[in-house]
Amino acid sequence: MTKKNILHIATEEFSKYGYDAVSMNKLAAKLEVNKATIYYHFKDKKSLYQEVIVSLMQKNRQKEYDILNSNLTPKEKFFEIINVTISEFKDSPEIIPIILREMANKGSNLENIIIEKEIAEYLDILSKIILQLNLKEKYKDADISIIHSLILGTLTTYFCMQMSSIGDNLLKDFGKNKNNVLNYSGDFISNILFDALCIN
Amino acid sequence: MTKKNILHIATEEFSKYGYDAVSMNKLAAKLEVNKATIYYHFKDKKSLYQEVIVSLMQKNRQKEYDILNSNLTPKEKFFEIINVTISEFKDSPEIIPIILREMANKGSNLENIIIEKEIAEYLDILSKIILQLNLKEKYKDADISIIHSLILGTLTTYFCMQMSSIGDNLLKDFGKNKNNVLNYSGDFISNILFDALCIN
DNA sequence: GTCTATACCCCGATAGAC
DNA sequence: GTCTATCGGGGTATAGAC
Repeated sequence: MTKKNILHIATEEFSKYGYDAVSMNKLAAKLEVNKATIYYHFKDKKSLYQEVIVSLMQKNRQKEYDILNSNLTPKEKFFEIINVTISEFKDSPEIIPIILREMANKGSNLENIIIEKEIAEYLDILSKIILQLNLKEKYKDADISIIHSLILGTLTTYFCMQMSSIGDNLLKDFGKNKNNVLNYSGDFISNILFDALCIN
Repeated sequence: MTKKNILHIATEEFSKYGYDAVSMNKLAAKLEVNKATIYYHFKDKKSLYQEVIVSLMQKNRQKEYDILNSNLTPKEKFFEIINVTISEFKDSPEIIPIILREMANKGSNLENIIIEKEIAEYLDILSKIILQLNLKEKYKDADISIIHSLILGTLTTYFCMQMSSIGDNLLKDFGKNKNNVLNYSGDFISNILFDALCIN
């Protein structure tokens, strides 16, 4: 019970402030438990962070395989696969700042194996779906990972810009509604990518 | 002389490890000066960080206005404006991880005024150039800031993925050459955006 | 302008009572 | 399983000699 609770609050704190800015003292204070209690449930700060990451990455990979192997048209598959990412972000938006920081840190806080496998599987599915599209000649050899970067980078960047107070007067107004921001940006990149890559 | 040197090393360290993971002790050790010497030149850690950011953001805004007001075709202007960002990243790639972390932190370490003005000016130029393009009807009302997010997000994300050891076997191989990575990704997004947005 | 020395605080982590 | 108490270390920052 407590362990779940610790993980929950730790997720919020790590997402908001980043690994180094979160202290076990403040975490304990926020949880209204003693610091030693956290150490009873988690070996140390690093492994608590690891568990946060892993719990956020519990992805429904099956969904993506189902889309790949479905009877949908290639275009529909492409839009659906992006929708999976959008859904995951809606379920756990806390992962977004964490992804950005880990990107900046070049994954030094992460166990590479987890990430390698995760990215490898996703890139594999994504490339299979994209290759079913009616691609323009110039994009047939495009690096699949730059398409992945485009999807991930645009979604995370736009999300954070929208959620920050910076540019409240500059950006389209979603009233800081996370789901609306994600819907709009997911829609936008799906369309941009499809329109650019494919002969229509 | 020393101040410049401090700023230079601090830039590298903040870029590599982030604000909280850089300590004045380690910084002094790396600089081979006493910690108190840093405090002679900079009021405190926060303002040192601020100066790092500001020095990295010394952008050649004039270049962008020149492009906007040049005799280039709209398409050429669009490609050139993205090239300006690429050039800035080539000159100071240290800013890339810093951008990502500040994004994740929703700019809480930054003086909003600097950023607001910076983003506002850039978005203004970008939107003027994009409006000169022969846009498809469906993109005429697109939020300019999501196009900005697409450019910035894709470049930073792809750059960091390429520079990390994660997925060395998964990604297109640029041998960690920063300029090649930036050239490729700049090229890619210019083409993708142009092909998607415009009637050709 | 750079140093030594130090104040003071909070950090992660643990021992041991209950 | 949760607590109090505490350790050792490293953090930011400054006072004052040179």
